[in-house]
Amino acid sequence: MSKPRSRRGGGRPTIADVARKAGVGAITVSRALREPGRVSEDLRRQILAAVDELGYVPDPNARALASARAEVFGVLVPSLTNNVFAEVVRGIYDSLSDSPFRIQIGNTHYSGLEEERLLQVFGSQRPAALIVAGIDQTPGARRLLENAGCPVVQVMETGPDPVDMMVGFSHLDGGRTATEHLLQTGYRKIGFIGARMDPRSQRRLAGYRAAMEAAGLFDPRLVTTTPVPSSVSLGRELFRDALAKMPTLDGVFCNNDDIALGVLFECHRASIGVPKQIGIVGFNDLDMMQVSFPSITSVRTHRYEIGTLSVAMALAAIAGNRPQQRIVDLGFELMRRESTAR
Amino acid sequence: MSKPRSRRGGGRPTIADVARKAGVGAITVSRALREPGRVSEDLRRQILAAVDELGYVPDPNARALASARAEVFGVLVPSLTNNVFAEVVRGIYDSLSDSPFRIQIGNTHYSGLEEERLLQVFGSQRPAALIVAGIDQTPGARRLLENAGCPVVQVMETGPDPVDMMVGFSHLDGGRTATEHLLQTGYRKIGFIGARMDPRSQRRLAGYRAAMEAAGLFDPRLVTTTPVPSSVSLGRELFRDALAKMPTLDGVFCNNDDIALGVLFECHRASIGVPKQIGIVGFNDLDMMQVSFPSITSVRTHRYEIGTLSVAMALAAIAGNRPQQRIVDLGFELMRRESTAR
DNA sequence: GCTAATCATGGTAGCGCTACCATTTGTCTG
DNA sequence: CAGACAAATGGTAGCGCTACCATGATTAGC
Repeated sequence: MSKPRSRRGGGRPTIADVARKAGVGAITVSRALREPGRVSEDLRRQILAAVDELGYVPDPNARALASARAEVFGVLVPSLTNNVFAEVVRGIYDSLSDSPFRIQIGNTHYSGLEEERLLQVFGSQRPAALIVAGIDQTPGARRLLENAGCPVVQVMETGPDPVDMMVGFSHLDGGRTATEHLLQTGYRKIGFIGARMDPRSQRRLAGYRAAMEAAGLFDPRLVTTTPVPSSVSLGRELFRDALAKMPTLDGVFCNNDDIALGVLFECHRASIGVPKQIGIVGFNDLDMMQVSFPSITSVRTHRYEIGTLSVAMALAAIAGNRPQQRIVDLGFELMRRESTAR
Repeated sequence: MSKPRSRRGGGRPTIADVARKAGVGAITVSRALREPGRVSEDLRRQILAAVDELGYVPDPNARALASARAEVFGVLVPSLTNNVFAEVVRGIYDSLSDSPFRIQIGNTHYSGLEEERLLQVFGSQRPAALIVAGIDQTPGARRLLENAGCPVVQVMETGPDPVDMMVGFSHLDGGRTATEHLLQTGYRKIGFIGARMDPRSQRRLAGYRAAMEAAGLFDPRLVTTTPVPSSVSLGRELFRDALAKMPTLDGVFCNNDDIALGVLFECHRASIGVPKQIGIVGFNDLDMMQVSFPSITSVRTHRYEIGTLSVAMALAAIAGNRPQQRIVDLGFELMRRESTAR
């Protein structure tokens, strides 16, 4: 009784099965599903009924092969656990959840080589768009992006020379603004504490340095950094190092909020008054910054929006209308709180 | 001069180009890349040289279509920003980074319906394996998993009835252990504070309740929960609610570490002594728990290992040797710290 | 009223790869 | 040394879908 199935394939219904059941050509089924406007009302109804009855689901692999284009967004981030990128990725997911696009995330581990390798892998499937964190691609990675044959959005930062499109903000300005705030509040011996000094951290440091030099207060001994990945406990340790090096420290600009929280805890532990003896500023403005005691001043960045906007721009480009503005600076906002309120 | 390229396709080299250049059949190239052992040393060298020279990269879509199997791991998690799942996902990525497998993550937003939809999407590409968080799939989702035709690993929890394999631990035991620790330390009016009460949170609550009932101390007014997503600031708010409801509270078991941190901050703010007046226990043991002041007792869970082990089990199953032990309980560890040291 | 443009549909021929089934050669057994 | 068997290689025929190019039917234009 069972009709003979082809030897390969899992026996799932194919577009030909649907076409047969609906009494139309396979190509019409294909069109009914992808460009409903090009198929007459009548046939469309019949076809959708057949699709439903058979439980037909198009095979994305066959589709990608035939059309030389996979319905996949490739996303490259340097870390999955860093809340900053997690928020960007969340924005990307939320913006794509009602679209046919699937998402493939690559974790570069802050390595240019790994980024190139992943770009190669991603490129081989002809993705619909690529979203990559950062603007400091290796020459090889940049070439891969330029030849990807799809919209590319660089996110997290803005810069002068986009591969295609960019959504981010200026980390240098962010670092400078944070430092200037400490200076304006009256702090003088302001340290910089940073872990995992990736290019964006470097630019925040550059912003700090610019502000300190403008005030005639820069001293290299005020800077404490490490390549080790950032964490709250590391923030505590680095702060102790900084204090040992420079006991008269009266403020710190922390490269991120984890570090800032570690500093705050160490202040509690060592009975150092915040904001009286030490002012603390963080970066990113995670939720906990406003809850801590004292609450911590931080530079709010629009991470989720970076994700959603990058998708919107990529989708527009896919649809054929590239946004006029290819570089979008979403800015940042200094959130003044108790940790610098003296 | 230019040899005519086929009208479709991006003009990238194909397996036929490599075969021609190496002077062998296409199928031999295919084998040289996938099962090197089955091709003679000589040919293999020639083929790899041709691959290199042409810059050939296999098309994963064509491969998936021809072999009815995509080299993709589908991963389903309820949240991308929750550090707990981020760690699991990181373990998955690290274990798969040297393999040919790509990863596709789906975000279910804690919704069974969304989980079913994503399972449908993932299933349509015939993934090599599926890793899903949780054991409380809807009947529809469960059916999709059973018919996926690939290894399936349910992670985060263990339970009696796996679809295929399981890696996790008992949240009920975790909740009970945390609560018993508070009881043994002498706390009596112990509250439970939890946000986003997903099935795992419910079971931690059940563990709390079991311990409290065993001690004859359970009182429903000690329990404060909300379906709202968890955050540090929410922890603070819920703790205030809990105190308002039950001013004599002398301990809290927090459903996770964010909540615990919020509670700690509120204690600082309201000058409530920790651990003297209130004992605090968190869940998951994020890095910051050991750094906070006072440091916070928490139940350490092995999230990264859940990720790596789930991949190892899936890979073994793909290779044909399913692990004997299909359910692996990775347990947890109570980390006693200052917040309960009285 | 006749040609030209538009619309709705279908047939054919791949997309780039691998499963399946030869074929050839070399090696082992009795 | 014949027959059996394994190892190395290749040819063919799809996998399930869509791009491209017809085809016939309708409408528009002058």
